[in-house]
Amino acid sequence: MYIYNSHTKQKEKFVPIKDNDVKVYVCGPTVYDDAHLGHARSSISFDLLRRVLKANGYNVTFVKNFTDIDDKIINKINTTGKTLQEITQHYIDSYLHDMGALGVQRADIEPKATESLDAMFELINILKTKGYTYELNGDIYFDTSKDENYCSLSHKCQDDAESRVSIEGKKHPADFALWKGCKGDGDVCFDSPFGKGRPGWHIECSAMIKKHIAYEGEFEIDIHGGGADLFFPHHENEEAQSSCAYGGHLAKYWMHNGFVNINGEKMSKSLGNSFFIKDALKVYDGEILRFYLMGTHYRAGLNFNEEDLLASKKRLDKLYRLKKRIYGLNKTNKDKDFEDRLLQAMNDDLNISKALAVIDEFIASANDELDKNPKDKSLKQKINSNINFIHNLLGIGGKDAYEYFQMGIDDDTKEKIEALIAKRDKAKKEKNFEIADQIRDGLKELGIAISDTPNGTIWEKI
RNA sequence: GGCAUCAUAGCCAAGUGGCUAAGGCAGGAGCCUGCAAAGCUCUGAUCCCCGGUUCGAAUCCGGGUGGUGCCUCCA
Repeated sequence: MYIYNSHTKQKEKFVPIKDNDVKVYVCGPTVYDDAHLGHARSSISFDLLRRVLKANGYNVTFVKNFTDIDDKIINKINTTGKTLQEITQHYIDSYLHDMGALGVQRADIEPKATESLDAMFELINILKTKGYTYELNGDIYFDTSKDENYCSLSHKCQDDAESRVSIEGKKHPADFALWKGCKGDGDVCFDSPFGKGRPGWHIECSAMIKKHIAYEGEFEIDIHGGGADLFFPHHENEEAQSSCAYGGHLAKYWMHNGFVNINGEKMSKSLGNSFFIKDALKVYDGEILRFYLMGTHYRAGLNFNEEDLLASKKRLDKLYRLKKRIYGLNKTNKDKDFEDRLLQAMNDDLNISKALAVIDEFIASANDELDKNPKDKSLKQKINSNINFIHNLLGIGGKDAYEYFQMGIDDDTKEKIEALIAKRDKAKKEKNFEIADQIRDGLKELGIAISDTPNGTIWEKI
């Protein structure tokens, strides 16, 4: 397996730190609002990584945190009158629900910042003792000038003179708060060895990694992931804290997913073009959204566009139409060659385009063979096995093939459609094609497409 | 302003030194069908521009142009 390491800026062969185990930490959301398409893309990207690692036989421990203390959460507390717990739990549930709809598997460990304070205290204490910190207005800052390796991770730092950041009393623009002293009314404060206050943003990830999955030695974990925006300063700062406190480096491989843009520009609330997953799910099935969002390589930017999404859906439809042709089959017949080719594609830094091409070629040849040998049981079992493999590896193709094409249609309507089809079949038998075609046109106007097959007439929602 | 990153057919998107530049959507032709739909087969690009390296470049180097991102919370 090969992974593009954003630290070294090149594709590297993936070799776990220890035996067959792989420790992965992905930066999760700050839970102050519903999840948007960007969260979806990041989640799906690392969900694919996790599935591919497992398919390669690795024993994966996957950690994704929830940042449940932050300025924006405090704002929400002050504007809504709700408690921190009420707000964060609501958005955690909402996030997990939306990701579930997108076929993202739950992490093995889901730590919260507010439940990891002890680990943060330990880390801050070590940094204090080693002389990497200074105090300012009741806050504790990390002094980046004391870390001679600062910026060796992202290479995105710059001279003070070029920085747009205001200094605000900090010794250097890049210095960042490890602990923020309590600011009084309206603030949310926790007891700590440094007085009442709350953690800075970057400290939690380093602390949680140490607490839950870190190795002793050159690298604490195998893979650290997150959105491209987190590379600097968030990940740079995590690396700085962890390496200064514990020696070694935080992660062996760093992975960053590209952004979702809308109409060519970054999706963000200030631009008024953000797109919540829960709203998207009202219009599109989660699996269709997943398939669309994962169709562009995880490192590339993705420009969200409804036409592309529909084109992408048509590609997924083909998988389900094939699945229909072997409907009800339980037995499988392993197709080693197909599995190898598909996995090999994904092993190349999650090359989804290559993988989808392998799948499309499989679908075409399977349809062709089924046309020629409609009763070949071994062939059907092979197809069944391959679809199962695709489902496990990519998280698509797992639904009931008929339900997939009939989503969002209630039972009443289904009965009406079936009745019309029966009526049409009768007309067809009587060679009354004019009536048959009228019924078909009528269904089409209702958004229902029908096709005559050797096994009878079937229908799909258009 | 500084630093990244990208630029492949109408659209989406692989390919990063060498057979005829993957795959999908849309379009065209054919087979199949009562007619359709679905499915299958066939069909399209010399790779933003200029210069260079090389026997050979979409692929490496230099210079342009354009897009996006980061530098402030952000997936």
